[in-house]
Amino acid sequence: MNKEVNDSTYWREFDKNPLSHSMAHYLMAIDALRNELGYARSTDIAEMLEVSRGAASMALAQLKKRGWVTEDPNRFLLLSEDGARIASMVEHNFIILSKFFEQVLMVDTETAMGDACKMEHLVSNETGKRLLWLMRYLLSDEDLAVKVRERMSTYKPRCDPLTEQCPICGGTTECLATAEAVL
Amino acid sequence: MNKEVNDSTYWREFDKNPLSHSMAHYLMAIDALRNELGYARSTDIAEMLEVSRGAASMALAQLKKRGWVTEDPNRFLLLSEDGARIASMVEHNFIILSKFFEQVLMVDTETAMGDACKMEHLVSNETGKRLLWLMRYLLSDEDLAVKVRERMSTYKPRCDPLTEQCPICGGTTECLATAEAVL
DNA sequence: AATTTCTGTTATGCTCCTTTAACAAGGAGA
DNA sequence: TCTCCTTGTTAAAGGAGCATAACAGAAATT
Repeated sequence: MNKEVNDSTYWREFDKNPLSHSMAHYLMAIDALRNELGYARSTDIAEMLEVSRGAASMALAQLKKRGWVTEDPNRFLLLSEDGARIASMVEHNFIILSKFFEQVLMVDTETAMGDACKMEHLVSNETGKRLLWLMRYLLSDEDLAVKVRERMSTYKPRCDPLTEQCPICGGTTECLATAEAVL
Repeated sequence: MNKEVNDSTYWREFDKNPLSHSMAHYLMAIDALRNELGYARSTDIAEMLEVSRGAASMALAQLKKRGWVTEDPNRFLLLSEDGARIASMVEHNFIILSKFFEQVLMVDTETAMGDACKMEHLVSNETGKRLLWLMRYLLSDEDLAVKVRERMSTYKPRCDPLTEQCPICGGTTECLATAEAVL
């Protein structure tokens, strides 16, 4: 099961993701504060993210070192061009993912946003843009949109492998959908 | 922008995910080894995941403490019922996600698997099962499958907001798809 | 001007996950 | 039996990210 994944130590790419979850949120907080208040200071970031000022200070130092955050002459925080691009990308990923979960998969809002938030910084650029491309289609083509909505409104948490043909389960002995949550 | 996300400190749910990425892979490695060799020892896990024996030993101690891993009379590693369920769920999430990325979004295999691996343990049970439900439809209904494939084969990395109506971009000033990668 | 408050930085310590290295116990072969 | 190798555990240390607390300097209040 997932042999190739486990064999090539590929699974640790996770930690090597160029952008950590927290760093993404520091960048987005700067963006949000500048849109909201017109400026962003370290303390505002800390308050918005509900972390200590010390934590914010150290995180921002890290982001400055990476060249994603700078300061204006009055020492207010700015996103560099790269920083802004990264923030924007993650924000977009969040929007696209949460809309997909909520409006296509018809997951409840809470879950959709929780899932989107966890994954927003992990989606590759390629996958993110292609998901957007698909979403624009799924939500604009009435015919298709209706079909998909119909499909999702008949959602059954598990299927009967004896009577249904499943192109996903394929070789596996048990229907994937029967995996129950324990967590 | 994502105001509600930043405001409610909701973004830190990420760290509180019941299952860390590494723990998920330790569980899956046990499963894989038992399927492959019929047994799983600490050293085998370490080798498969390419971590030190010390790291594997401590991780497994943690997993035993949580009740997800046990030992048989010969001290070989076993997954508890809960552990097996979790491993199975993450494995399924990987399959579903990578198939979705590769066969629906038509992302290249490498990227699809990389993205899937990063997210496999973060997908909620609800979202995972609904994605499977949608996938079964997208891949089985010929009509729809063809339409979606057609859509994705005309993929353009960016769209022109002046001539195209985008139900996603909505209020944003810039088309989401124009966000360029920096990472 | 003097005092208080706010802002940002730094020191220390915690958790998680990793590493290397030291060590104990068991099994295999000479 | 006596080595030698494998296996598993533990100790020490490091990086990421967080907290708390002490501090310096700036800003605002009195």
